[in-house]
Amino acid sequence: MQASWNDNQPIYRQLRDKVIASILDQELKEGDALPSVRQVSADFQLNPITVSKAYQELVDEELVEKRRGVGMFIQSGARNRLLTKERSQFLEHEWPLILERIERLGLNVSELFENATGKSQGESNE
Amino acid sequence: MQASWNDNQPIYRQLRDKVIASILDQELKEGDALPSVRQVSADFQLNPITVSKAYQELVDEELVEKRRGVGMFIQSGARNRLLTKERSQFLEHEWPLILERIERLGLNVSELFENATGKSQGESNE
Amino acid sequence: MQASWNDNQPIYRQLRDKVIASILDQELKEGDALPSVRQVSADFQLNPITVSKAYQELVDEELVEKRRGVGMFIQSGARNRLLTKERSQFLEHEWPLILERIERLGLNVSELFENATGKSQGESNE
Amino acid sequence: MQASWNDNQPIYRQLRDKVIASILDQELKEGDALPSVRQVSADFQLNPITVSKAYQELVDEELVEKRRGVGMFIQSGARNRLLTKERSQFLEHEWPLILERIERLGLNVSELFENATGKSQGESNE
DNA sequence: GTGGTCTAGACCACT
DNA sequence: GTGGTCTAGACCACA
Repeated sequence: MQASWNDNQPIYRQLRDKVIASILDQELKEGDALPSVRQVSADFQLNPITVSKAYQELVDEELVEKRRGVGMFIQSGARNRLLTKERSQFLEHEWPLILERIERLGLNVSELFENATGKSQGESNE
Repeated sequence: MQASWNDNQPIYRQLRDKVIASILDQELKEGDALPSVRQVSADFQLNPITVSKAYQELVDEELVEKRRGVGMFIQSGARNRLLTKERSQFLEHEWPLILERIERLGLNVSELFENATGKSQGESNE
Repeated sequence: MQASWNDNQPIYRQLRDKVIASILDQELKEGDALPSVRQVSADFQLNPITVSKAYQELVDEELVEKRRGVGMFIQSGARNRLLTKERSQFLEHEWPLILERIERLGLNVSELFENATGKSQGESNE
Repeated sequence: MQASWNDNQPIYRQLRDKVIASILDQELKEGDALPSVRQVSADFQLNPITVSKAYQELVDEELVEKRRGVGMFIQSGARNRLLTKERSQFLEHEWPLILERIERLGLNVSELFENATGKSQGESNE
């Protein structure tokens, strides 16, 4: 479990994104506890405030709930809400930009996708 | 020619990206002069320093050359170098992440594929 | 600690050169923090942006690393990389020109040599 | 006869330096005419104003004299005045900095000079 | 606390 | 005309 932070984005956001990915991948299921701030800050050598900030964002997005004195837990319905929101975000805002970029680079969309389907219909691409 | 700046990235970087897109799209050809710092700063209501910073990045990336007292010009070979660099950047680093994201969101690859090819093999997607 | 800026070169570059000299002289060791931008800008009565620009150059040269929200630090290996690079720069590009200049001025190589060795093999020439 | 301009110094100054080197090397002797501004500007693809500026500096330094309608000529005594001035400039200001740099880089002055004397006592080092 | 960005306006050097 | 540098001062994001 080692971290490699990207310089283009704030660490707290990258942390948030990790949690979100875990929810989508069902590594973290609804009702599960998040690892404690102190735990994460030790594991990743981060300032606890940074971790808190990531967690607070998840609370604000209503994906996680804080139970005082106990910890932070994935809210029920979190995954579905996430899926809905992120899918529309992707389709409406990200995908068009990706297509534009592909075309600008003179790449062949079909080929990219053939490799893609080959890959993702197999096992897993991670 | 109006500006619409995104708040997530510094303006000078967005400006740089615009020039790069223009090179790729061949709106700016090799040997062409870039619009002068003053021109751009007037057009977009920006501080000249902000524009300078964008241009300086392009010089550092060897896409643009400065002719002292004269102006800035697209270097010869700039487009090819850009294409090579950006394509490998895209294929090696961006596309895998995009596929991961698509899969994580449980999106239908075939549908995206059809829209994509329908769109980009047709006329234009702008 | 007082400044005396030379007019032939931009201040930010002279500042950069100072830091580099400090690294070579081991006044700044690897892992050490650079004095903060604000600190330097107060000490030398400079605009913070000017200082930033000097520091940014050092980051670009991979001599210094930025830890976000914390400060700037001498990278490990910085001194060795510097020595290697500067030595070859000196031997290949500067020294030949110096010799050419000495000869053109009809100066006596042996005399320079004696002064030089007398000076630098003795104590210190500062 | 092709030019390769250094980016650190203004072109007009590099041009001036070339003339000075030619005087010291006695390629241009006292009384000789300098090549015309128009000639130089064509040869080196320079703006005539740039060439003029270089020549004007030489006039200001009393190394060259302008004869209206005729051209520019190396002044008598130019080489001696140059030698005196440049030698003291070198010994007082440049050489100490060079020694400092050599020492900072941990280079061996004697060795540098052995190669040097070996070289310059032979034919020519150009 | 750290560094990053931008503005407004001035002045300079180069061609 | 071109770009480069600097100041003064403000505001922001990050840890």
